[in-house]
Amino acid sequence: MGRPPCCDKIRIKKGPWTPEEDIILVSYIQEHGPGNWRSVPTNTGLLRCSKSCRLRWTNYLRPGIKRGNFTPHEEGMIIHLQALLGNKWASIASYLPQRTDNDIKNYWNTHLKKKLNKSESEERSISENITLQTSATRNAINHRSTYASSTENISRLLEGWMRASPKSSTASFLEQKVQNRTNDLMDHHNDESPYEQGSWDQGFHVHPKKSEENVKCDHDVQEDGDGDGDGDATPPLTFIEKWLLEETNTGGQMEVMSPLMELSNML
DNA sequence: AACATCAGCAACCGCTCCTCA
DNA sequence: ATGAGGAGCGGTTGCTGATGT
Repeated sequence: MGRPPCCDKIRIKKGPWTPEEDIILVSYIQEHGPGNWRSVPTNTGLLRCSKSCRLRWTNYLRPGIKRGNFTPHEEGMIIHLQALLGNKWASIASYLPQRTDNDIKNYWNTHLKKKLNKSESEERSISENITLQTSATRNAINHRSTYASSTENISRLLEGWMRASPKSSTASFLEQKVQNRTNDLMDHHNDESPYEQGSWDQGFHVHPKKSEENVKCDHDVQEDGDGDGDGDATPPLTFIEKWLLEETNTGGQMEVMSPLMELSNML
């Protein structure tokens, strides 16, 4: 006996999400928090599969997502984490909390794979690559400033939608509600980074389980003070860790190191 | 200007993993 | 211990806009 489908496929809508659907989903998640995806289509009236709702949230609507324009530092991290972990996009994404696994996967498939193939064909060594990327990173400025917060995303979404389309009944119902929510979020967002505090619940995490690990790891580091953890048990720094450490020293990427050290301990 | 091709990305599919009764 | 159901992940597809002819 095969598994039943995750949802009733008969009335399921597929294809691109409309702004109206986005707003319904965002509004619902703001009320109830992410999770329990199976109940989302039922409770919202969205004619979407639960998986589709989850995907839309994690890849597009979730707060704190940075879109487009991968920095040289991010690019370098992806390249080397891919070399270290393979195509474990979710794991790689856990080191780049502003990026989704889907984004990273797409970026890898469309840009980096070609780049690396080209690079290999020119018989350049990986270490040479790193040197180049590192120097490029030194010139990169304040990578945090470039990301568009999701509240901004939602705000833009709302603006675009209000301009572009006549109000449906649902839209009219939600407009005020979501706008109020967005304003609240904007106020809150100005006070603190979601990655530092996690304001409106766990929705800031791409991968809750992995994020919990990371949070734990970060916490451990904080408790350790100097961040060297178990000391004797820590193996020598790998090539990539050294590189990241260098990046840390030059670019303030400490949040990257602690999960990586945990990974190193596991390997 | 019209058509063909390419590149990028959002979204889907199917499988695996995890949780819980 | 086991099986069902939900969630997560990675591979792939297909749509759309950009670019070339």
